[in-house]
Amino acid sequence: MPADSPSHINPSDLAAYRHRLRHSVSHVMASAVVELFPEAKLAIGPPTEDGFYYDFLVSRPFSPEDLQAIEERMRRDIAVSIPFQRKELSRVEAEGQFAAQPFKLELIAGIPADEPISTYRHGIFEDLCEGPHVESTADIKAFKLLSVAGAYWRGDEKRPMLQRIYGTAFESQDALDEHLHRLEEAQRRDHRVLGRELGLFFFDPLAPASPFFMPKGALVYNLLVEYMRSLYKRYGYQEVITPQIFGTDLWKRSGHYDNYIDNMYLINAEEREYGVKPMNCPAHCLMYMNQRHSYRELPIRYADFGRLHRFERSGVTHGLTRVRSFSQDDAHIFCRMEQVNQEIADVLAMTRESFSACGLGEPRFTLSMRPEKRLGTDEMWDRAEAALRDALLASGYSFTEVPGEGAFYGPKIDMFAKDAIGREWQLSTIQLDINLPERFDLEYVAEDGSFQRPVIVHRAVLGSIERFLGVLIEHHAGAFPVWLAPVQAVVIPIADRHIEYASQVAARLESEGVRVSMDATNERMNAKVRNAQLQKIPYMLIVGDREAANSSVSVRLRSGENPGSMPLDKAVARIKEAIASRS
RNA sequence: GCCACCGUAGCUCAGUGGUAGAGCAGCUGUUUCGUAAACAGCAGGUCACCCGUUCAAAUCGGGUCGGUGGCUCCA
Repeated sequence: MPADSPSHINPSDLAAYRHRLRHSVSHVMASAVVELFPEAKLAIGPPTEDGFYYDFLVSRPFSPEDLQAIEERMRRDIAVSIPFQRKELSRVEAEGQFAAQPFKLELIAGIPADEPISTYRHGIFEDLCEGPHVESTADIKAFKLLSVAGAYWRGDEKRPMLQRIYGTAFESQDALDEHLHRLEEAQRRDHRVLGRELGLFFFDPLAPASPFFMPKGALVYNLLVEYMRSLYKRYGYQEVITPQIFGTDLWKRSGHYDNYIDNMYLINAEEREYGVKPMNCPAHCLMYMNQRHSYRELPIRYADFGRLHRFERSGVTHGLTRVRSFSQDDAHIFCRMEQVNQEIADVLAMTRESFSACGLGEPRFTLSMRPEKRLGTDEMWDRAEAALRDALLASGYSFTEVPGEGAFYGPKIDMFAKDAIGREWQLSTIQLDINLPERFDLEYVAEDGSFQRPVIVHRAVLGSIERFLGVLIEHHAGAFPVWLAPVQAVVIPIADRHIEYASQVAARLESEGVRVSMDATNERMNAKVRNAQLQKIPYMLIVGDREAANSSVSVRLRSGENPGSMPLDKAVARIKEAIASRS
């Protein structure tokens, strides 16, 4: 038995082992494909975070039946022990061996002269490969082919579309089953399904990729907006309202006409061209320009929940997370460069506060640094990057610096939140901008009476409210924190004779500011409980003869937990406490 | 936009050339019940849309729209 066989792998090496294992399975798969489709041209087949894939150029796309046949062929290979053998060869040998494989030839051409060219062979199948692999096909204990998808060669949409087969493999059947279970779990949390089941939102083909928020969805949406407004008050933001549609001269001046036109909706009226705003920044620049500003006024923080429209190519939209019509908790901070550090620090504090209120964990940040092509002097970039870095360091958040990934107009911070099942979502973004102030010739009057150029910090904490809501739904599997739940409590009378008392209970809760409903339908109590569970209502207050007699309610939580009967006053206090603590 | 797949009742889905189905939801009635589905009846569809093949199309072919999974994109 090989030293690193699964039965005694050190957990810290597990990731490396899986990497090797999946890479090996992708070879076994390629071998099966070549056997079944001799004309197939092989591209690449790397392991990924959760599995592996291999890209092929074939005369016809793979069908689900093909996948099954490939999988069966693979099982024959792993039923016996076929060793993986490494071989090094010269460039000339490699080119000769892969003469019929154009993609491999391209890969060979890309290998630097001083690096070895190696192949791995198992059985009669030999593939250009750096390795490493497991010892033999017998080490493959558990794998599954998952799906077929189109993928461009080298990720370039101008190059051929290949057929990609995705699969995954684990060191044991148990681990594979657990992974497949996680995939099902993700499906169970799909916000598009929950959105319909919970009556939050829907889509209609007449407005593709544009959500309709139903009363409950709009309620949650507005709760998020109201929450941000409450933070704005504390953090010194001023909310503004700006137009939806602007003459294209504005977009020419802002640079959107040259750089973003493909994503904009254009309108012609009275021989003039207009563009629907995809972003708020140019409007905020106009607002800033409308008055002369003193250094004493800075920073000026304009917040705007304005609706934005971006034309997204069909095929890229997805539920609430990628839409064509949305709004952000957007703001633009006009300030002096030396104020940037403090502003970023405040935005990060706001991020921490709001994420915790929404039940999300500690996010991870990236700091994108100056790119090759950029505006401004090195000195400005030094100061800008230092300001962002210092603020991140002071925040205590973990972050990684990404060289060259900044925007041409300034460095930026992106935030990634992890949801309950470990997926990361990009939400907040903070971008420093030295370009727009230039384009709009923004200025303020300094202490000495001279005119100086401010910088702009673009920032959104939740990001798009739509997207944030979608992530929240998946994170909580629809069971919102109590303060965000559209219905916080439902009163369930056991029989019709309890409706009167139930109404009193509901009225009391309502007067205490709790969003409450009463289920007076002609159903058995069990069915009412079930419906409330399915709606993920945090508190079920069941009332029957006993409760009516002594002014109490029997409390059931959506977790299934059953605290039982308690005086109404106590239940009210408990619910109000949960709301106030945003737990 | 590209590749593949999909579109039948509000939802989930069956129906492969010959009279459009089920469960849930809805409505009506009966039942008045103690922590996740009472019972019965009724109603509900231009089978996404357009064009074609056929004596006959939900079913076969072409196109359009929309969706799903990927790829590319997301200054």
